[in-house]
Amino acid sequence: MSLIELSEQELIRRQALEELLKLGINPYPAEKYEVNATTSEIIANYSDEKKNYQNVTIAGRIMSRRIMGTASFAELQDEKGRIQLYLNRDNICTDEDKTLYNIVFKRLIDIGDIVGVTGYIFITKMGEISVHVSNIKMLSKSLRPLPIVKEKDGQIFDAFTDPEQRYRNRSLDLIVNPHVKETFIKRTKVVNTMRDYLNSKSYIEVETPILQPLYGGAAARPFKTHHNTLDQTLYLRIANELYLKRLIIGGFDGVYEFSKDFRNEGMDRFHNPEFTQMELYVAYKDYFWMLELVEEMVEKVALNVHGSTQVTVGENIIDFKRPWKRYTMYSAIKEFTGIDISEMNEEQLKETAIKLNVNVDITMGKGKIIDEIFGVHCEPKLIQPTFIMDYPIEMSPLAKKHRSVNGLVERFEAICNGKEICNAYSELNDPIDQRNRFEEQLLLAKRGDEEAMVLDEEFLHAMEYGMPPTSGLGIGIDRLAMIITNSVSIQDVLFFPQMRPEKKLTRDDNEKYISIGVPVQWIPIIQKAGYSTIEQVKKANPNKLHQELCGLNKKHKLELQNPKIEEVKAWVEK
RNA sequence: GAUUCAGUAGCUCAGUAGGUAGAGCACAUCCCUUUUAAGGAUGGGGUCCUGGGUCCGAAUCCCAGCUGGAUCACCA
Repeated sequence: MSLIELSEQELIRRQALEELLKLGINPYPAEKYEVNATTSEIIANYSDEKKNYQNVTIAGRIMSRRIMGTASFAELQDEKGRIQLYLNRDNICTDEDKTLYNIVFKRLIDIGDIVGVTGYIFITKMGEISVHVSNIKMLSKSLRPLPIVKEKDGQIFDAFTDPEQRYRNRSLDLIVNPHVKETFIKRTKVVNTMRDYLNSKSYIEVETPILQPLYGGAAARPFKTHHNTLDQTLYLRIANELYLKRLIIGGFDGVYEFSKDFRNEGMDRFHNPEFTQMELYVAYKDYFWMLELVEEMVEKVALNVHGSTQVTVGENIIDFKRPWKRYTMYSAIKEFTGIDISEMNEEQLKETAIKLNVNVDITMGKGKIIDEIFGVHCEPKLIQPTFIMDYPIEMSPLAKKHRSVNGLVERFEAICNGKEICNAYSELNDPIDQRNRFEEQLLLAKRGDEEAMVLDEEFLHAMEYGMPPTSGLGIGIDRLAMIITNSVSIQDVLFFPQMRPEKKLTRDDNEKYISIGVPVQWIPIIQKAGYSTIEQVKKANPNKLHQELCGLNKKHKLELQNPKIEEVKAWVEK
């Protein structure tokens, strides 16, 4: 990178780095720096009477500085929080040489630098617990200025809020926005709670392929890729259902996987192309049993993260306390639209959908129409956790036929805050029925349903050896994390949400500039002036370009010999 | 994909009947021994997203594009 491209503040920091080196201070030391406390534990446990924490060593990032002559205050932020530092010249520099304070601390250490300090804890006249620093050590020099976010009584000043910058530059977001870290810690707690719960039941955590020759287990469009050695098309998984069931067939009685799945579909505040699901399969169980497991597990998640079954989400308070409300799909539609669709055929359903302002098209089968009606008229109204049970058979090709009602399957979803958070079945284990259901999907695909499932011969082959009756569950971790952390967007619970690539300025190589006669040392200056390709140079007014170059030379004190106007003309005309 | 709003200093944001680009924080210099979003004073810093057009003159008006937000559609 050419120095001319840097902002003034970045240049000043690089100069500080040079000066540190000249003073024999390594701005990036290799050796470990042993801390013996964190900011939050000091603030929680320090007591003026006990006079504890009289020899602490902590490390972190300098977040603010207030220099008052020979005494200074700074704020140090570590993983757990912030604490004020008090630095006094003569405490840091016990002999005649005051360089460490006057030069190193006051001039060469910037906001954003990572330092280690040793000292004792005391309380200032203003009543703030602070570290009286006796030793300060540079651990890592920061070359870019941080956005300065200040806070007083919960009011935030100059918050760093631009979503694009926050998502693209998550490290910075985490540094200056402490609540962001909290969200991700909660997300991890959600996952850990579920994992502990499942492990306590002795289910086995497994891993299954992400690259799959056939994609299956859900209705969605996949990402497609290619394996060179095999010369074969592979898909990124849209679900892991079929592989997990093959493990059940193989004799594991309880398996689960936290899995990244990939769907090549729209992106918005509820959808990211890659997302996380937890899928669980347990042999010799049915969907009633699974429903109670979900209630218990999610209630535990809320309790572990919030210490309560109640979670504030937007304007609602959602209560995960068991038992949750239950509807069948038909009874839910009846409740919210007043229409009983349970006996209708496809024609009647279509008419009903149109009457209810639900979009239907030619590709939709009976199940899909019902799903649409439910999606429009019921789902958004279900704020408290609610189970919807017994789905039409057409939209559930992997679920077992209902034990008592024709045309339905044993399936439930849990809806919360107007969104699906999980999906579960009594799994279909009749290989002949399974083959028929796949064939019905093929017919849907022929009608134009892009999400219809593909027939998976290997899966059927495995099932033909005999699969125990099994209940299966998929639970959307991102969606659950959004609710638990009160986040409005999935991007707020993913560290690095998918973004469009930033458009890079196209810039010609040095060779091209040299080919029109530009001396190497002038190339970055021409680019700085805005001529990033020789195409642009050729279009330039040579007088203007000449003036701009001389101006930049002077302004940045580059001390280059200015080119003659004839030379600049020659570049432009070449 | 559609509609709509936005893009100005490192950060948060003002600004315009078209007429020399502003503030706070940050940064620099000087002063200052316990300050509390902010100690005092002075100062430097800009491709006003990009490219066209209108105009004597565009950050401002028009057109196109890029990026992002919001809403809607598909999907978990």
